[in-house]
This record gives sequence, C-alpha cells and structure tokens, in this order.
Amino acid sequence: MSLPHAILTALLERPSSGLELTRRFDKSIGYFWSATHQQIYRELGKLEAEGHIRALPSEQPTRGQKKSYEVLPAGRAELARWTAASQDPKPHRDTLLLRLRAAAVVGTEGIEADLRHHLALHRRQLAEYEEIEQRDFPPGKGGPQDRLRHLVLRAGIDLETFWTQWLTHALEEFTELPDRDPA
Amino acid sequence: MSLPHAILTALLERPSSGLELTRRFDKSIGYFWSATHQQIYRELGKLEAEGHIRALPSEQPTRGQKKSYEVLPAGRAELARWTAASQDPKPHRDTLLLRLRAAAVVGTEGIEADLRHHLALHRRQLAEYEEIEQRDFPPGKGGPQDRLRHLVLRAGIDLETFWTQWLTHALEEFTELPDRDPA
DNA sequence: CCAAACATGTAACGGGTTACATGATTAC
DNA sequence: GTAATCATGTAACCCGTTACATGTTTGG
Repeated sequence: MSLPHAILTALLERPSSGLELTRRFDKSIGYFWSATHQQIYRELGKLEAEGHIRALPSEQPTRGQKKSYEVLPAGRAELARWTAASQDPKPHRDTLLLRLRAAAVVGTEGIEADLRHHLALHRRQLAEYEEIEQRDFPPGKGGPQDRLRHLVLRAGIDLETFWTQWLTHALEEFTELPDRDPA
Repeated sequence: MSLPHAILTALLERPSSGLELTRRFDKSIGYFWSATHQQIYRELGKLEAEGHIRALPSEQPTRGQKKSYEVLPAGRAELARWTAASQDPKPHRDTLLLRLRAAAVVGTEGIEADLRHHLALHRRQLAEYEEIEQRDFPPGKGGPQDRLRHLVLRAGIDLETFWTQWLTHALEEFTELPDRDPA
C-alpha cells in the first residue's frame, strides 16, 4: 500500500495531471517506486473518491482533456500518518540471483551475457545519479529538506555502486570457471 | 514469472513436499525470493498439471497427507530455458526511501525510530549470512557449483553491509538535523 | 483535412497477501 | 479423547502488467 502515498508526495511537491505524474515517476520518484500511467489513473480515481485529492476546478473533466489534481488536507494527514507509522521491510526478490542459483543446477548457459547487460545498465544508472548529485547537491549548503533528499539519492548511488562492483566480481569468477561453455 | 522456477530449482536440489518447500523458502532461497505456503501449493498444482513435476508415487494424495514432488525432464528443460534467457531487471521498490521523501514534505515524525529498527534487522541478517559463509564456504575449496552459490551469498552479505552502513549514516544525519522533534 | 502526439482512460490477467478451512498425526 | 501440531488446501482482495480504446490538440 505505497503507491497512493507516493502519488500524494508527488502532488504535494507540485500539483500535476496524470501524465505529468507518469513522467515524474519515470524520473526522480520512479528511482525507488515505479508506476505506469494505468496504475496512476486508477489510483488518482480512488484518491479523489476518498476525498484525499481533488481536481483543480479550472478545467472541465472530459476524456482527452488535461486534468490536474491537488492534495486536500485529509490527503496530507493520511500521508503524514503513513509516513510516521512503522513498517516491516518487505522481503526483496531478485531474479538475477535466483537465476544464478538455478544455473548452479542446470548450467550457466547465457548467464554471462546477461551479467554484462546488467553491469552496463547499473553503470549507466550510477552515472545518472552522480550527475544529479553534482547538479542538485553542491557541497556545503542546503536546508534540512535538501539533506533528506540527498540522503535518498546517496542510497541510490551506493546501491548502484554495490551492484557494479558485485557484477564485476561475478564476471571475473565466471571467466575463471573451468567448465563453462563445454563446446 | 519466477516463482515456478524457484520451486523447480529447489526441487532439483532436493525433492520435497509443500511444507518442506515452504520451510526452505523461509531460509536459503527465500533470502532473495520469498513465498508463502499458499503460493507454493498453488504453484505446485500448476507445475504438476503442466507435466513439469510429479508427486512421488509412494504416498496416496488425500488432504492432510504429506505429498512429495520431484522434477520431470520437461521441468528441468523449462528451468534451463528460463535460466539461459535474458531478462531486463525489474525496477526496485523501496518503502523506506519513499517514506524519507515523504518525510521531507510532511515531517520526520517516527522515521528515526524506524531507521533504528531497520538497522537492527539488517545487522541481524548480515550476521546470519556471515555465519553461513564461515560454515559452508571455508576458504580455498569447492567446485564450480559452490563458487556460484558463494557468489550469491556474497551478494547478500554486501547488500546487508550496504544497508547497515547507509542506515548508520542516515541516523547520524538525523541526530544533526536542526528542527527534529520540536517539543 | 489528416496524421502524429498528447492525454485519459477500460479490460483482462496474473501474482502476492491475508484469512480461513479441513484432514491427519502426535503428545499428553 | 482431546488439544496441539503438521500438512494441504480454498477464497477473496489488491496491486502490477499488458493490451487496447477513445478523445483532443497541434503541425503540415
């Protein structure tokens, strides 16, 4: 139950239409909570029905017409409640690690190429994060809000750093593996 | 579409009943692919219907009676096919990071306690992984299969190390934050 | 006018989660 | 014999995914 709260956060940062939200989820928020436009429209409908947000009255709501939303006090209260409440971390699922485990049983065919593919993607993401850090968080300034946001970005950078290092190490192991590609 | 392949892998490592699988998912495999017993029974039914696994003939299948499964050649082939196929990494979702972003807007009430909670959990998980490493992967021995499994465990260890470090850093930032707990 | 891009949706499906149901075995 | 535990399942709900549908604005 996090998507509505992700949307509330985004709308508090700036009132937006469904498609604008989708675009913002493709960038900053989507780095740790992705969503498609179908999910977002569905959720906007629910949030409006619950009285947590409302459409800006300026535009009339016909299909194909842009419709922007803003957060109502009830929505802000719900977000504050959710943010303050303790939550157990969800177990994480990782297909690549699962495939490695499977490969230990049925063979490593095809894995090495995919490790390289993942490595390239993580390297690119890391570069993107570091660019954002240099642009948005110059050293030695920024209020408490900036420090929180920087902390989140830092997690992204460190995570991508971990993956690039681990994948590099994994590829080294692979090239040393005696019986790969028994052609 | 990974749960069936997780089950196939587990069953290839050792034929098991539904509840035994559930227990193994609570341990080793569940470290990167968790599943409840309901999911597992549902999936075992599908896999059997597709001819990928079969119930060991020894036991008759009444409710409440233990029923063990083994992988058929078709199941092994399917697992090999899935393992070799390239897959794009799924976007990851992290509630804690989302909450931090929300906290930048609606306040940090309650977050610090939860950071401590998460830190404790990640520290415990890290200790568990390191115990497993010392027990199962003594330095300087092991075949190719062991090296793959060690690689996977290594990812777990490094991930938990990252989280403990990041959470420690985050808590330091929090105690320096000027306007927290304005009592 | 027509095509492309913009913008908002609907429908169907599958997997994950939670709550509950039921039969068999074991311990007291 | 009955309570606890083991073991297998059913049912309902929500969320994420994919494919598709429909209307509007803009550019040529």
